[in-house]
Amino acid sequence: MDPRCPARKLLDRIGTKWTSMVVKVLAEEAPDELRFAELRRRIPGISQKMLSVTLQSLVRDGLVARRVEPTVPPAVHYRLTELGLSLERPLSALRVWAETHMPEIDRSNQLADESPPG
Amino acid sequence: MDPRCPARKLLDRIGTKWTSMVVKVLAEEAPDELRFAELRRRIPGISQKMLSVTLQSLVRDGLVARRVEPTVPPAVHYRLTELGLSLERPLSALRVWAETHMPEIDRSNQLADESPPG
DNA sequence: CAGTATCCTACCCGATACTG
DNA sequence: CAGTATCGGGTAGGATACTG
Repeated sequence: MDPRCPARKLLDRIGTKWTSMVVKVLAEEAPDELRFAELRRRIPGISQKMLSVTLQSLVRDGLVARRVEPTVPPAVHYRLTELGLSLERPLSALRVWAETHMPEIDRSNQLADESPPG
Repeated sequence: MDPRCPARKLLDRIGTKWTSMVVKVLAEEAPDELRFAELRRRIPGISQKMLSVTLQSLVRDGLVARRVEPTVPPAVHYRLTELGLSLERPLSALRVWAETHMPEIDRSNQLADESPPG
């Protein structure tokens, strides 16, 4: 709807529920790889389906690389690409901000809950 | 669902369709204020309703301050708070990344559209 | 001018079951 | 092991009309 704003497009992607978490977990392990089940274990609460669609979208965007070992059963490995790694930098800055300032945001919301009804 | 991850919570907020755009426009004007209609003019495509709910959520989070001049008709002014300004820093880093790298992401998607069906 | 109120649709995401 | 298929609830967000 505003194709001229790259930031909007980017947030459409990394703003989905699990994407930033998947990138974070892969970044912590980078440049090593993680298998599907390992990722799942490290992301509490994610379903098989959501991990699958999230990874597909990241692969499609070129942020994550997928490597299949043609064994049986198959072993599939995921890692951040160079592009994914470069995204991790500004993303981790945002994480630091969140860890520092979310308490303030929470407090602001509590104030809003208490005062305006009265 | 994962209340322990502040980054998730933050992205839930700034990941909504118009939030980052509103913050950006307010940041460009900071420390000056903008009125409701001025904001609307500077954000092509946003509806009155979505600007309203987006601003309410930002005010509630303590990222934006709202000031009403009790004239008739009323004049309402918005500006970023200190907290909002501090968020603008990592956010603008993400914008720079987006402007630099969205073309790569787009190209990656085009490749995905062309090759895998064939 | 700066909002609400209402209706409506698309789609995100979770739960569950099935497969090579 | 690493997925896909299907169903359904909740909600983000657009269109439109109304108000102090």
